[in-house]
Amino acid sequence: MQTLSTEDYLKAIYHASQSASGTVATTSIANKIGAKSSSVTDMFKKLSDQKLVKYQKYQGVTLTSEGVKTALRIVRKHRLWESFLVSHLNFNWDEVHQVAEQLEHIQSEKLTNELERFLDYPTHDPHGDPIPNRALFMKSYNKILLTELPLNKEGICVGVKDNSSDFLRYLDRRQIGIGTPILVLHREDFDQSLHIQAGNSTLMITQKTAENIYIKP
Amino acid sequence: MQTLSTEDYLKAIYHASQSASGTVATTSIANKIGAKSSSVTDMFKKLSDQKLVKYQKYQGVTLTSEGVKTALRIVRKHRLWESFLVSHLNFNWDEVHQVAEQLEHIQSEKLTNELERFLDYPTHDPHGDPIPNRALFMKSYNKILLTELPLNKEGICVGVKDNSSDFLRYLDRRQIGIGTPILVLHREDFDQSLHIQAGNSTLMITQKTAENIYIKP
DNA sequence: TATTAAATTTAGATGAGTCTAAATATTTTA
DNA sequence: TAAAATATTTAGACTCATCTAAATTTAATA
Repeated sequence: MQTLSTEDYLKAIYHASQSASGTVATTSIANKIGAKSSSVTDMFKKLSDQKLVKYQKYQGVTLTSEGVKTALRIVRKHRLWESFLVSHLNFNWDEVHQVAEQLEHIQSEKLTNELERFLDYPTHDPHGDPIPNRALFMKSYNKILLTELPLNKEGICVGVKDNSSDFLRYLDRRQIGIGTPILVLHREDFDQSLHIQAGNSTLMITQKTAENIYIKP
Repeated sequence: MQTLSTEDYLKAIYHASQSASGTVATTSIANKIGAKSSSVTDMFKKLSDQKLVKYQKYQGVTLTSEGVKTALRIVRKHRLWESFLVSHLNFNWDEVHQVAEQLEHIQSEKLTNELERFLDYPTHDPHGDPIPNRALFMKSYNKILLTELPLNKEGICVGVKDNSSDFLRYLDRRQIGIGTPILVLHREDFDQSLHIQAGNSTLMITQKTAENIYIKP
């Protein structure tokens, strides 16, 4: 059985290895977890002993297939709980992360699977991230960043890259959410800001914002 | 903020002080928690420092009012989660305890209160135990043990004293559950066993069983 | 490529919660 | 009520996850 801490590390390694090149450096995990790199080194050794990561001194880690499975089981729980909080407990999408960080550690396969059934087998969480099914398989539609959406081609917002409360509330205020149809009306060459139509309203957003919105064309 | 461990101790002290005379001995907690009494002594000191219990060497502990509140907040969460597991996630009443032991430590007032609303403000958990409301108030109906129910006076099963899986499944097999109407047809003087009518069927139960069933007359 | 900078690891310490074994206090009982 | 039994506490040690500070390796750069 994993401790709470090893689970947090595995999840962090998993997420880091998604965005980067597979192998994950000590410092990057230290930053994510909020720990010193010496602590991370210790944990890398421990996870390596448990055959959850492949670790070579000074070379970072990669998850073993068992490590990936363990990480995905946590991701699955995290995203199911987030879905539950939003769909049944009146949480807003910017409020769920912290609570789901706790709930994801609850150990009960029955609980996870029944929660999934109760939610009617959701495929995506409130931020548009795919939820691994019981077999830990998830499919994500091919999505692009809003910065890449061609002019006057309608797309639908299907996710966000930045999950911070600040960003999510910013989107709320602009009435942009998962499922909102979006059209790029004009791209400003000067600063790459965009004039877009989001739902019924037109508005201007910065490049930084557009870089954090995923679109299904 | 409490650690997981202090919460477990507070809950154990709370339950022990319910059944007994208020002050709680080191050994009784050691047994409940599954720890050595030396560890319990250490924890008593810690809780005393935090003003959650009143502790005098060799004299056991009593909860302070702050300690009671903290314990009740945990009991509240525990029983709400148990209710949720049974009412929405297809758990049987004998399966919920272990999972609720984990869920009761999740820290989010909003979560607890929304869960309560979602369940429509239940007053009792699947074992018939009262659920503290938001103000930590709970009212339990005046109940007696089945051993005390007079002959031919109908009562309703409103709870169980023994929450063990074994006992609960035993009751399942005999189709006795919360809400089941019960009538004592005959009390055997020899061994205090009872012939009862439970719902539509008549059956025999031992004194030991009867001592673990709560009845509202 | 030699030197500097950055990343990583090692060594040793800390705090929380636990344990065992010994010491002390309380309770029971003869 | 004194001796024996039981309960409780103290002292010291262990594990886990963490830290700081120093040492080492790798990467960057002049």
